[in-house]
Amino acid sequence: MIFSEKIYAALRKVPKGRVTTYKELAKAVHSKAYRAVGTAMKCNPNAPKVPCHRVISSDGSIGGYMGKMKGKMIKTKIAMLQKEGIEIKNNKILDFRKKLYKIKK
DNA sequence: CTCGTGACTTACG
DNA sequence: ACGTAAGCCACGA
Repeated sequence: MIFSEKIYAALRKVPKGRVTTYKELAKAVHSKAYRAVGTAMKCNPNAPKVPCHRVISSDGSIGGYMGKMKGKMIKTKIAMLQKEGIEIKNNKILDFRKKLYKIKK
């Protein structure tokens, strides 16, 4: 199982209406590969399986989505999160701390 | 193996 | 708040 696979597995455990951060995912695999997490996400071979839109930055900002075409897709990401019950304002998660799902420690 | 790249984080000015 | 720098790790060429 490669690093990316672990990330997907951990992310899959995130329940609906919750979000997680790159850092938490990195912790889930006992690594500090914050960047590698993002690298794995953009690859995202398991689109619907892995809710990559539930992954946000450590400060509660949306972060990015699908690397390149940034801008439009970000909007989509926000829309999906809002559908899940997450409230977003100015590309930031409201009550981010409360909705954050801590994978484990 | 070495290099370049990146959806990152933390720290500093 | 914003820009920059350094640290960090996985992956493809």
